[in-house]
Amino acid sequence: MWVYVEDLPRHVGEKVELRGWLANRRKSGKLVFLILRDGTGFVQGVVNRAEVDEETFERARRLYYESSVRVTGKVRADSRAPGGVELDVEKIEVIQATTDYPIPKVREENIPDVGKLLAQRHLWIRSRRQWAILRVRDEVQRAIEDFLHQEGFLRLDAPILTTMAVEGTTTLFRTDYFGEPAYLSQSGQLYMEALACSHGKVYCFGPTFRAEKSKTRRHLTEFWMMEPEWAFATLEDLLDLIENLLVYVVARVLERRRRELEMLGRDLTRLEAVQKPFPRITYDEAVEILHKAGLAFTPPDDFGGDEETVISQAFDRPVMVTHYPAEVKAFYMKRDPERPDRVRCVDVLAPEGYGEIVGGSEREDDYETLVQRIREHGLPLEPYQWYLDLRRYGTVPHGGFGLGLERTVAWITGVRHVRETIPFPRMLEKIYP
RNA sequence: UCCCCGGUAGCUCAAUCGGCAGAGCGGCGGGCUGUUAACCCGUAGGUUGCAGGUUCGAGUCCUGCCCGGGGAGCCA
Repeated sequence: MWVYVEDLPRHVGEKVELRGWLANRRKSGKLVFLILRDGTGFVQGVVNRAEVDEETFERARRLYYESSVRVTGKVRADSRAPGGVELDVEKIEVIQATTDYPIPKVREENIPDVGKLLAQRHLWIRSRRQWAILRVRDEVQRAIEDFLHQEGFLRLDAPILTTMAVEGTTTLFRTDYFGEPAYLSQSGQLYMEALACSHGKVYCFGPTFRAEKSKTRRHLTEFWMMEPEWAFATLEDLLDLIENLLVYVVARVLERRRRELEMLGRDLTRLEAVQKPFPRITYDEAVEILHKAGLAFTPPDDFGGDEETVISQAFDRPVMVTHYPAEVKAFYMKRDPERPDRVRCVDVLAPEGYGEIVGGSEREDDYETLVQRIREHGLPLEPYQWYLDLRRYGTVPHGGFGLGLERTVAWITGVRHVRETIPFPRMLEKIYP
């Protein structure tokens, strides 16, 4: 009977078949230990020379890692096993015998450098570390969707091919749409604003593309963003939603992917600290923190990586920074009536220097003001006509935010670089495999 | 686009002042009945990124190029 590794504890004493790959092999005289993985987990199979025929024992002795196999044996509870169970192997069927796997089986002291691993990303994802990271990614994604549906949001995705910029024209990937120029989406937000006027609470979750010439551990040219948009929401409503969302997501990962976090060596106490309330500070207060830390920072300016790190390290949980100067933020953000040089926006900075994981705002809902902002930002009015319609026909106050999936996963897993948090990262001048 | 670091065995790295190119891991062969990225013995494995230059002699010094990494600018 075919059983997955994660289900083995329910089959102790039974004879089962595992289908998977050899992750490692250790030999000890008349015993061979086969570490098998099948996608759901890892388990050690024990091949005892005294209990199998000579051919099976020889096959086990010579089996090279990353060979694909079907292994039959009896499940045995064993306190020595990390997962609590082992398999007493009776039969090994080799589907394909690998003989020269490109990624070496190595110890901690000589892991290949990251350039070589990235060139083998299609195989690298089989390693324990990458396996654990991507399982956390899946859980983060699911937790976000579960939470938003509980809150009454509908997932209605935005198009990828568009005709206009959301975040600035220099970072658009241009493509050809039947002879007309088109761009890969930088954000689904404008479309979500339209959908919010149809369904009230909506979100999209998909890839976004930014042709930024950035070579840092926080940047990808293709990354996944989750963007809720909420009709009649104020900045304060958004702050509450973000706070509840992040607390929920972290708790879910701690509950369902604790083993993976431990495999990654994550300090779980840092995640357990992620509880309400999150600190809420203004841009001005953030600047004070920078000045107290001795940084030479002159507002109005946006925070760079160094600034974000210093601000976030002042707190043990995500910090929400609001009311940025209007000139450093996007055209669609609504000015604060009490301070017209400030916008009613929020950036959420993850702890431990992981940088901005959420950015959001109330949206400008007045037709004339919005037209003026588009002009001020040097953007063409024509492609935005449908967007302006939203302010012509029943405009309402509303707002939303975008959460960057890869940065969030990097923070939760403790992985330094976002390139490990997506299956196939796209970075500056890197698109293979 | 700019700055910094690097490229030596399949992988990670040594190689003193410019003087015989080495080790660990991995592979292969052997040993070991409880290993947890095992251990022990043996063994094979090299166009020192590429091209040129200096020198009696270059992995080492010089020039150019290629590739990789880190950072900045930029950027939700």
